[in-house]
Amino acid sequence: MTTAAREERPASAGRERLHAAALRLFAEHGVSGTSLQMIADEVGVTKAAVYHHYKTKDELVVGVIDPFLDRVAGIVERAHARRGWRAQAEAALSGLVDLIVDVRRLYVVAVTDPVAVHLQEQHPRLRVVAGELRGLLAGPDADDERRIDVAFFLAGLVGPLGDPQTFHVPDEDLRAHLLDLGRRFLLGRRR
Amino acid sequence: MTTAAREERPASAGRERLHAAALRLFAEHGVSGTSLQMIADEVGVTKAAVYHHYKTKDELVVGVIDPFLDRVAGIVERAHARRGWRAQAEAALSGLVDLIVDVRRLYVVAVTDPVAVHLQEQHPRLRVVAGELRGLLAGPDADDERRIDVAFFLAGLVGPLGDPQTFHVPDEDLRAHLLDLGRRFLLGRRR
DNA sequence: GTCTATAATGCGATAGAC
DNA sequence: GTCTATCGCATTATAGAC
Repeated sequence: MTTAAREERPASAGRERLHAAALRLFAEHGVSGTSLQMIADEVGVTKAAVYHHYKTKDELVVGVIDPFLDRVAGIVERAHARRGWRAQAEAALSGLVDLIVDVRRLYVVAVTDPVAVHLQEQHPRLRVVAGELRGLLAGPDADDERRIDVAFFLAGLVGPLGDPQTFHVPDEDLRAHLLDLGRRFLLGRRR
Repeated sequence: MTTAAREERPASAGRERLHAAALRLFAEHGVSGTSLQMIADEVGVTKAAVYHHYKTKDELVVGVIDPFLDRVAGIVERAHARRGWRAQAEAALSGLVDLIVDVRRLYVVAVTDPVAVHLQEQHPRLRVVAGELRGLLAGPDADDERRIDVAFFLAGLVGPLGDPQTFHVPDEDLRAHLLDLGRRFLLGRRR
């Protein structure tokens, strides 16, 4: 299966604006702290209009996060196509850095928000993708310490993304620095 | 002023149980996703009993987080007493690692939860402490890249704490590894 | 300190017109 | 696709008895 995981949604222009508004609010107030009324106001419509796009709030959250996870799945797929764990890890790392710099807030919400995390635990595919990504970065024979390093790295990426102190850094600079940081931290000469 | 910042609360046994229950739920569902009813049920009392301890939900959240911030303030204070930024950074780092391994979930909530973050932004003292800690770790003449590293490090600490994959690691092992990791990453020491 | 009871508000979600 | 209007329910918070 070489095709990208799935593309269920036509992603109409209206839906895109809905996703963007919801994500902005999710990042600032959290998913639980964001009501459908707030989202509707941000878009400039009523709650009922939002419900035309998604039957429940949970489905809206999934709709916001899903495109991100599709891209993560694509990264994992391309990394698996490489040969040797080092080349795989390098591909996973650079793909991941490219992605999160591109979507910034989406990564923060998907990784840290409790509601988003719980929803991902329910959908088995999404859990599998995250597990494979960790496996690619950790390498074939990872022990507890190595797993701590990977968990540390993936969580650390949200720091520069969420912090307003470093939010002004241009995409290119941030991408270059995070990639270098990841190489040193995860791919550097080890034992 | 060498005394610890403040100790307003007598911290009665009842309050301690309230804090522990609230923190457990905050970590799992987020602050917004945790109702006072859930907290009351967890403790085994009614909502009204909770309201006897705190007038509002926000005050309860502050009550849970405040002891943590007092300890961070203490770390900053002791680090400032050292001479030379390297000794200061070392003191701040080791103090911080000790603290977060001790309180684990509290660090995750205080750093990542939107409600907790917003509440800290309102109380100026708490913002100052966090800023000073970052300054201690970043060093005297920090540029954007160095600030990214510090933001990365502080955010990265939540990874091993929140991840169930690495949650079973004993305190001593986790503390030793995070301290070593921090020294390598921020202080540039070889193992 | 804890309880019952309740007020006031906002929430997610639905029905049906346009 | 968007609207108005509404239902049922959970929420924060308060009042007052024990």
